[in-house]
Amino acid sequence: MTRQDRAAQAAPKRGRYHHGDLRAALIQTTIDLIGERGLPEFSMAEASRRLGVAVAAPYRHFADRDALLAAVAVRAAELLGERLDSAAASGTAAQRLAAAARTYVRFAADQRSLFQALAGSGLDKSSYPEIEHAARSIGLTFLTPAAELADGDETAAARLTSAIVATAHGHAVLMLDGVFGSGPQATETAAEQAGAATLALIAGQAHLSNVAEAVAPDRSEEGI
Amino acid sequence: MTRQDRAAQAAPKRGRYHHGDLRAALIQTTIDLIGERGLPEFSMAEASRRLGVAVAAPYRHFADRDALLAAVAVRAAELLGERLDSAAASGTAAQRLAAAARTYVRFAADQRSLFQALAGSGLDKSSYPEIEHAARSIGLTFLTPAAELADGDETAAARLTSAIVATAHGHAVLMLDGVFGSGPQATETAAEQAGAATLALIAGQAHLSNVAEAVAPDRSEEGI
DNA sequence: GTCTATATATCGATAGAC
DNA sequence: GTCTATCGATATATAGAC
Repeated sequence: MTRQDRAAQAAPKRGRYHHGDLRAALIQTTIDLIGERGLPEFSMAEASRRLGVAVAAPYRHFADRDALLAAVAVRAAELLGERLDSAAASGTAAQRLAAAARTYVRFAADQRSLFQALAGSGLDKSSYPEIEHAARSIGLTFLTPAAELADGDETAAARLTSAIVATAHGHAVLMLDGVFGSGPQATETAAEQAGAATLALIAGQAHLSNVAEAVAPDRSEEGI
Repeated sequence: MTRQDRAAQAAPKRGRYHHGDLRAALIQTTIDLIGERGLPEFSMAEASRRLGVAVAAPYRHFADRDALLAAVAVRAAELLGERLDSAAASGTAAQRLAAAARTYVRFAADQRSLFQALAGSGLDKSSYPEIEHAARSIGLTFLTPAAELADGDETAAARLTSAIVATAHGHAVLMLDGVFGSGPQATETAAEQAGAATLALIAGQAHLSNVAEAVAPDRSEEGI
């Protein structure tokens, strides 16, 4: 036998990875590593090491580091979409929206790595249309109940949707940044507040229509 | 003369930096580099090169890369604070809050590098209390008018403040991510919508109080 | 306070064997 | 599809001269 005795069959050498779906394993390991060290520190080399494959192996499955991160982002969008759909499955339109907002924030806490890959990776989404596509259903989960509340006005429905999504997103991001404190209590505070803010936005929905008027004419002189 | 002829006095060698306030120059150059290449790609080495100093020089002023980024974040918090104060200087409480929300979003667009250093650097703020301190006045700019609207209820004022800040922040972040489109039009759309959403939150303020009730008793069974 | 020089590390990505 | 080997680049950070 050669130096390494082929090293696979008889002695699987501790975590050696030599079979199955390397692509899927890379995605999962990437999620783990982002959780442990943060997205910026994630590297292809470390993922390879952890899986016991050569540093060249991942390049059979992903063109580069960004492509791997994009695959993680797609997975994140899918999972978040599923959770939102479950959360917004029943109740009045307002209840469904509030539940979706709470779920959005909890997802960010629970699946921090996935959420960061989706929202904090700085990937140019126009370069990765798969992400946009996967994210589309997220918007729809909010849009459907919003349309009920907007009384047939599509523009109003779109505005309500994007205000609610932005609000949920803001709560999620600030929570991850520690603004609501730390620990599970912080998550619940942020989630409940996002839900309550959603109800408040719905109640004050009429104010959202003023956006059009404000944006309409040219107003290049506005100063700071 | 030695090999380089001391190289400074007579021939300032193109952008050579040999005087003045290197600390301040580093902060400015960092802002420039973040704008050009993005925060993750920023490096001390490149900042040094651009200033024409040795790579070791910055370490006289900043312990490490994070410390330099923290200094940029402090500058960002100061500048944002000033802008918010100007924007929220007059009008009714609701008008001041809406103006602050719009200004928050515009700042993120206008001063993208600073905003990213403040909000997207992933620096542990508890390690850099200077940032938290500098950020404090941002919260106050929102809190003061919110307190007027909350009719003496401090808890309600705090909730309204944090809902509005989270909403403004969410609009800013999503705008930078391209969700509102691209170009100056996207900024205005996001800013105006953040302002309108602020007014909607104020109008629906009563719903924010339900947070307390919702969080109060143990409710570990909620499912996904 | 800045420079030169360097130690140390790590990474992304590719070529070519098997 | 995976491995070995490696190139080339870049980074952070320190030591010691000036």
